[in-house]
Amino acid sequence: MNNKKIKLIDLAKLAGVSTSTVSRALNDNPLIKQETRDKLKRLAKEHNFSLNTAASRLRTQKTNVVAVIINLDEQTEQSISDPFLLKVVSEINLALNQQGLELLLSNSIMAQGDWANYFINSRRADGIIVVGQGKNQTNIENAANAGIPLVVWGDPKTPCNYAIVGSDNYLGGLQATTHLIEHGAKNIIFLGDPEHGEISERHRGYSAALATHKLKEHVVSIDITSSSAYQSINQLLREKGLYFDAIVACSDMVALGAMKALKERYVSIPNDVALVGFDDIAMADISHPSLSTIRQNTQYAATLLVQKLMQQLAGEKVKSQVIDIELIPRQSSKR
Amino acid sequence: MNNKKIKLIDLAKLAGVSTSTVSRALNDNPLIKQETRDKLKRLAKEHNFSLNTAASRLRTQKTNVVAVIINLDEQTEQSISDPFLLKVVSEINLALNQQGLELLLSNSIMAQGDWANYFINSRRADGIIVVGQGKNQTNIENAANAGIPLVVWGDPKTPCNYAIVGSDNYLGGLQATTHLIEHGAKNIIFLGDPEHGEISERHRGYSAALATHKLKEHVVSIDITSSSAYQSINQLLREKGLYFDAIVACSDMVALGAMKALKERYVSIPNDVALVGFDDIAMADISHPSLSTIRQNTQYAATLLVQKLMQQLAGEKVKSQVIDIELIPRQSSKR
DNA sequence: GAGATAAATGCAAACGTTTGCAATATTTAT
DNA sequence: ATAAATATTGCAAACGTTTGCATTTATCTC
Repeated sequence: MNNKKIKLIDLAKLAGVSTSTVSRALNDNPLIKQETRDKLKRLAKEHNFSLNTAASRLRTQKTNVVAVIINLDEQTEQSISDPFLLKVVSEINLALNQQGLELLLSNSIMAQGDWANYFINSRRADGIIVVGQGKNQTNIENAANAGIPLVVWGDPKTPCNYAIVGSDNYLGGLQATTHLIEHGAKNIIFLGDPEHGEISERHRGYSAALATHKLKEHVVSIDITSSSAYQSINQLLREKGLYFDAIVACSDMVALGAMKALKERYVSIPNDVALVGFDDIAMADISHPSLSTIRQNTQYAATLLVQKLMQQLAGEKVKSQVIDIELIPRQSSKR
Repeated sequence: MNNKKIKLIDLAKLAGVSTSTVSRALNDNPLIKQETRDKLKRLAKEHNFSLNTAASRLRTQKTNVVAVIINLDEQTEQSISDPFLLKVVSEINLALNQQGLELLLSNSIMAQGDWANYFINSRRADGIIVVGQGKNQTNIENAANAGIPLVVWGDPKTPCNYAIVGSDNYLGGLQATTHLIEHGAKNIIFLGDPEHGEISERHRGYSAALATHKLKEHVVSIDITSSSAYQSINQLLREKGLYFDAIVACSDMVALGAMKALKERYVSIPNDVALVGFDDIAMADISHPSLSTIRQNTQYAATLLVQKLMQQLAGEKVKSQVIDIELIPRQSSKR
């Protein structure tokens, strides 16, 4: 096992050329003769050479790193372990790696507020992908105003001065609700917090569908967690009885929490209460009855986020983009 | 908005001192008078100064970054979106941040094989945390042999020359199985692949429990995914009928997949078939009936992983460590 | 109050790349 | 064969910190 880390200059000496030549050769610079390039690359491989990224980054002012910030509300209990968010992150990871970029993962502990400074000025990363808008967008706005490359996963219809990629939440809410109405639902609960970025759009879609069919709204505002869904549905059944026949949940986890409460009280799904979730996490298909839901195309979203970020890195302006959603009808809404 | 990035030397000029003084002041070096330190720190904050980490890393040869590698088998379908693995990663993220370390997330696309070179020699990170042993440990071994700081989340009883932190899988398998036996189970299926690192220990525990009670083994070897669990239980019921009265699943996702197959065929849980999973992911509590399981203390594991890595960074030798598991009895095993 | 010790600061080199420009080698045109 | 053009390589400065050592300033001792 070699004890010493080999450097560019060592390779140069071995090959009898200058460091400039080695550097250019390894970067496939056409200034260098093809033959020399090949020889040097082979030599580098033989000696297990790898560039010192610190030096390289210092010199080039580029890192090839993207910071991904999981941006949760302070107030909510929505955990950093939320399966959907983590799925998005892992898709982003894949998309970044395919472009030769690396992913620096952050929650909000570090970089209290001043993202532009913490990540970009410090040369930790070239750009930022924010996952989730949170209730308060000032952090994002500040970073965007500082002119740094930044894209956000969230509700793309939010008016703002940065680019947001996200599902058509309005249409999702609309389709989910319409689907339930078409299957005979009359009293449909919207389960989720209409104040919250993406969810408020879903709620608007819900409202629109109800209005079209002249039905009444029933909003139950809860934290976006399965346990608060479970608790609130439990409480509802206890205090008000079964006054509803369907639920539009703001996420699959919320839907599953509601489902548990219903099943425990022997409310039949979908016959007594039909359900539609949002996200299409793995559990939606595995639950029994399986959960109808609005699928978000996270894979496409991730590639889009990365693509837009790279465009910004190249100096282009980019705009928000809406991604199609898809209603996945399963057992929980079939009657 | 300032257009120019401010540097150490700019601060120095503003304060009328040398860069050495500013550098030391910001690093709280006692060589510098307390008063000067305070003044310079205030100045730095005022001007939104942040160190250029590239330069700093180049000079100090330290990055304060830890690479986390999600190490899945190539062969398996166990997805990178596996909720349990992602939970572990997010706990590690938290633990690292609490120590002022940052997390570079990697799957196996980058750094094909040669981790020591790709992450450490290139100064991308100071150390590595590997999540999951995978079926093939040569990657890990090579990295460990190269003498780089490295810890692994896996089965701590595996004999090896690196430190592994993980649950007491043997005891977990034993307790899960014993628990089912105590509740009257006679024909208990082990659902999982006994070849796979951590799972083989769980299987050993299962075998031991059965042996104690003179019961027969029924191993159903499957991929560690809910869908393959669903399929294989379905197939089993179709072809062989209900020849078992309990299942020890190698993970919660697997257990939930099995549960779905059972429920669809109106097999009562826990009366006809009792179930115990492994991990205690959020869904275990939310499923109906709720899933009894062996809880892995991921939070403690994460802090331990980080702690052991830091000890290695400080030059100490560290050893593998077993973490206690806990049986969480829920509805799926109560009769 | 002078000399000696301690406290605080500054100087300048180094970390390992990349890159503009100068220099050399090679090819082409005449 | 020679001059001009082109292809290839090398020189040396720069990126922004940190840190051993030298230097200055403040404090103490008698």
